[in-house]
Amino acid sequence: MAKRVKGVTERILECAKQEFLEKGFKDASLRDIAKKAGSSKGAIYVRFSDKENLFAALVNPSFEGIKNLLISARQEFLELPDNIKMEKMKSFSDDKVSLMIEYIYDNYDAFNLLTKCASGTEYENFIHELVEIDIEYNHKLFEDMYKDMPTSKRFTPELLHIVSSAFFSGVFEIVVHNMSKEDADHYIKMLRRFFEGGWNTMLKR
Amino acid sequence: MAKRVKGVTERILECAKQEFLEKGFKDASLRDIAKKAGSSKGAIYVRFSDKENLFAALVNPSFEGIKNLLISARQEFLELPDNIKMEKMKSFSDDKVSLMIEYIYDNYDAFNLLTKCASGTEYENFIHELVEIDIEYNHKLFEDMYKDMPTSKRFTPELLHIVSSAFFSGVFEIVVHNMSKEDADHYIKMLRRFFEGGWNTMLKR
Amino acid sequence: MAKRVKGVTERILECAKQEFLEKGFKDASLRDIAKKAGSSKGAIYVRFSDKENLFAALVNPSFEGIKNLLISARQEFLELPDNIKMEKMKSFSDDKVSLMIEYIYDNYDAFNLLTKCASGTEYENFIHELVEIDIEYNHKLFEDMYKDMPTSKRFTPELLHIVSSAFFSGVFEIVVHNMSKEDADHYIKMLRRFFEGGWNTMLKR
Amino acid sequence: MAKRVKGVTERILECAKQEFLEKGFKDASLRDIAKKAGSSKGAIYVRFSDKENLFAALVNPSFEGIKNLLISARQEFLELPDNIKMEKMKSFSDDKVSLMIEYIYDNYDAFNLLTKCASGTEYENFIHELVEIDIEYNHKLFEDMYKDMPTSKRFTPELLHIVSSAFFSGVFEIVVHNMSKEDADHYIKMLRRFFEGGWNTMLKR
DNA sequence: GATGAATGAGCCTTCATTCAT
DNA sequence: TATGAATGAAGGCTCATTCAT
Repeated sequence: MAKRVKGVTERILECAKQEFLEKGFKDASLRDIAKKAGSSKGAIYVRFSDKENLFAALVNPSFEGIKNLLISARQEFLELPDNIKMEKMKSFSDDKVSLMIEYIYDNYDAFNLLTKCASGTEYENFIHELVEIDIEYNHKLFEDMYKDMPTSKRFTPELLHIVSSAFFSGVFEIVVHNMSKEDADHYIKMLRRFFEGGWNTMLKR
Repeated sequence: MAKRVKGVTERILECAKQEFLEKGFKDASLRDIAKKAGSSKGAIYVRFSDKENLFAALVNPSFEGIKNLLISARQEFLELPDNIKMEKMKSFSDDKVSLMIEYIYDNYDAFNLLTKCASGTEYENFIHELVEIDIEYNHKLFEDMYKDMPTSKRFTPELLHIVSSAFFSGVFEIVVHNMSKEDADHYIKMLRRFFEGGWNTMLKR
Repeated sequence: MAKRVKGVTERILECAKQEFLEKGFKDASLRDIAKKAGSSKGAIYVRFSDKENLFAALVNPSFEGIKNLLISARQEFLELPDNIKMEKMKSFSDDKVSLMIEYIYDNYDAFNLLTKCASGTEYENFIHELVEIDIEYNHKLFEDMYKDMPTSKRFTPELLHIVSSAFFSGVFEIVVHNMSKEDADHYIKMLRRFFEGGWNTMLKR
Repeated sequence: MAKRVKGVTERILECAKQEFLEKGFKDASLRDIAKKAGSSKGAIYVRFSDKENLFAALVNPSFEGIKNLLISARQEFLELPDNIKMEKMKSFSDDKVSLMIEYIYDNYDAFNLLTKCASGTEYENFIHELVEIDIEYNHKLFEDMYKDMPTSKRFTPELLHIVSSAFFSGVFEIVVHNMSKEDADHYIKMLRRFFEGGWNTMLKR
């Protein structure tokens, strides 16, 4: 039985990554990827059934990874005893955000692809999915934490959406602008302080 | 004097708008636009010298418009007497942001195109240009207002960039999500309150 | 009654000349010619009914001119009394060739067009027409001069054609290679000496 | 291993040849060639990367062939002992020219393309390359043979160019005029005699 | 499994020419 | 007469995908 030549998949992925980074999804050419990889178009189709799928192979693990990171962070927080939620909030999310930044830098190429080269793919608006997760948990959180308060009109899902969206857009600026890890750490800290202030303002009223 | 047949330009623009909205810049077909417009490819080329130009015709006036709105708002504020800047800040920018939202809804299609369909054009990152204008003025503002304070490391251009970027991304979410004008007004108000809180937090420290 | 604006024809011709020289007939664009001339495509069509005709307008007078020069030179020689033909041959054709060279330099642009830019027009092989005139006269000449000799198989029209063709190709090398008039005079002299030698050789046998 | 369907290349080349012969390079249509060949545009691009290349495939071997024929003939002569050069000159080049004519007729289509249909390709002035080879060798030859004679001003590269050019133009007239091989043999003989006379004249002075 | 030839729709653009104004 | 808008055929070329070998 014919076996897949070892290393071909790796080479294809590597070259595809370069091609997508260079030209974006739409303008990338499978022909060129195969050529650069010293392989053939067929070899690509055997492994990844089409162009979109090839892109997904490069990007999806990291996408799932960051989603899971976000989910487990939020879930974990949700499951804290109510009485220590407030107290832990700051330090807790500091840690979690740091984990995410770490994760982004550990999978930098993938997030570069997601951020700059995904136009035309299902990942085009990948930030939205993070946002949706985020607001879902925010929703749960507020239900939990403030169930006694009069639900102010202000805490609609749409607001949560917008703020989350702004936050994650802010986060991924570190990729868009190719910041060094150190710069990123610094600015994310500031970004978080900024949003913290925002949240405090919102909550106080 | 050969005259352009009346209404053709309008029909081309209208159909181009639809096509671009539907398929995005890259996948839009001039053939199809001409066909839908009941006209010919040549008729497009007489008016707009190429595909990019046709897109620009749909989008550039609104892009310039919002830039000018931003510039004049920021400039006007900058020229207020220092002693009333703080006092007016809130109400002043409420008004100005309202104007921008108004403008966006008055040119909704254009901003839809800019926001969702511009990949592959020079407008791909149109938000960045707004951000750059914004941070330029923030810079001037801080120079003016806080020239006596020790320039904290926090107010680097990069921070300004990130926050501005988050803000404008937030603003254009109203387009990305096809919010009604009323919803938009409401949520922009909240977004602004949120960012206001953020700024206050940053400034206080 | 509407009159042709004065100078338009001249400007069109001048710009057409430049365009044809630059790009050759096929690649020349009437659009561009009209634009450069500050005029319109229609204005071209009124004066010259199509592209080919416009080219002809630039080229035909000189083409006719050189044909006539050739014809009258050959005719004149033919009409010399037989007994002085041989004697005058050399000096006579020296003069005539000089006239042709003169004419070429007086109409240099036209011959440049004919030589390098006429592919795709009826003038593509303009040298052939000169050759045909030439061999027609050679034929008459030989009939006259050598009617008593056994018509050697060698003096077929085809030979005359080939030699004439080689000669005129040689002549127009001065245009192909943008020789200065002085250089041209010198080398045409040599070319003629060369061909003279050739003819003598042929005639002697 | 994907294999090219047998005969497709041949059919494409054959149909391309016909199309180019009929319409010339510029006006030939790859679409039509593919259609006539019962194949697809893509099939052409797999084999020949573009239009120019397709033309070259038809023409280049013969072009290289005749250049090599010329080069080796001239080189061989150059390497003859000086004392028998003069003696052999006539018979020697008779043979070599015959070889070239033979070669031209063995590759008739290619030379037809080169002669009549190459406008717009790099072969447009293919005769010039032959001429350049020729004059290079003439130069060497004269340096060798006449190094004791006063270098007359007459033997400038430009003269050599003109005469060579005239000669080769003469030679390819057999293609331009679709002469039969027999006619060609006969007339080339005469052409050569003619040029021989020319050279003798030049050399004697 | 691997290859890459084959496909043919589709791309943007240019053009000479026609003709209503 | 002059204009230049309108036409629509045609151009070369690229592409993702299919499939015979």
